[in-house]
Amino acid sequence: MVRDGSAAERRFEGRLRSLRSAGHRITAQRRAVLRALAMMGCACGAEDVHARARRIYPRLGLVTVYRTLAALVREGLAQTVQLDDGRVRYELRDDGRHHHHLVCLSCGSIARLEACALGRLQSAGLRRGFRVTAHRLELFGYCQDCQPLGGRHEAR
Amino acid sequence: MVRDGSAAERRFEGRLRSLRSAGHRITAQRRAVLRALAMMGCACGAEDVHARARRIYPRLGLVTVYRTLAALVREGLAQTVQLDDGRVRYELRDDGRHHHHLVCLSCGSIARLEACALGRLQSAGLRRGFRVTAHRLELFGYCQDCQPLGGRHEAR
DNA sequence: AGAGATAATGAAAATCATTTTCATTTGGAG
DNA sequence: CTCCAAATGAAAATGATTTTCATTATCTCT
Repeated sequence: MVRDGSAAERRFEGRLRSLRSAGHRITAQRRAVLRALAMMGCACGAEDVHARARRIYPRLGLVTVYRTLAALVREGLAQTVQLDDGRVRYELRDDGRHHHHLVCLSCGSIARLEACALGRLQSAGLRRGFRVTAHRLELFGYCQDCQPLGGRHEAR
Repeated sequence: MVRDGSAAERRFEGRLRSLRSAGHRITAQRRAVLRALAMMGCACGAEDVHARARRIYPRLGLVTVYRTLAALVREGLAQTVQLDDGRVRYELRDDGRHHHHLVCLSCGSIARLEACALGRLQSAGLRRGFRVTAHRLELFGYCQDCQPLGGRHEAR
């Protein structure tokens, strides 16, 4: 975790630097939130980040987590993911590597999907005079482990 | 509005029939919500539906709107749309005609995009052992009227 | 290194969308 | 026409997120 030469550590320091140069102060709380976010694989809610980050900085308040996450998003270091439960999830952006999510309707797991074939849709938008600058795609279904279960699924 | 032969009116009656045959009772409140939803072009929140439906049935409570919208979604007559503000939007499904949304970051307008080129992504999901049964896609950018304005946009 | 300005923090309270509770009303099967 | 379960509305509850405000701590300037 505190290995100084690792790529992860370099990325961590880089994010701190970005925050600082954006005019934010570097506090123990923000370090904890950033580390927690880096540790958890995929998108998770503020409550989860809080629980994880508390293991690093126990006095950390949930409010600070919300504020830090908002700052990270504002500075482009993190992004939000919206699923169907009314709760916002957060994840760090790995140097702009664009990806989508595979959400299992059975077990709730969230996997990354690196492929992105949206060029066609973006030009479809352009054709109607709409300039697409960003998009958000979530795929719902059943993961490998939950395949046999099947279950109810709505087409969206 | 009360033209009996129109296609819209036939669709309206059909939806009432669907609700009834799903075991729901047809009340003046539900008629009002359904009509309101049919009138407003695209996805809008419960509060908006309430305001519109109140013009038809003034005593209508917001709680009933929420319950009716939930029932419509449960029966597959309506669907939800999630944008970035923490508010759920609803829209009727026109006979399963699949579409996505073009959300203008400047004026907030929401337009439909009928094209859907997601077959490639769905199979990408399958390759990883994930069976995709539904998806949700929202495109963000600037509509025709807001083009010159530009503005800040994050890549997602 | 020390001082000071000011941003960040935490606890509690506020907010906002949505859901639940419960007593009352009403649709529609019989 | 009767009756009962389903639907309604008002108020209260909930749950996630935000704001307020007094206190603490970072970082800039010496």
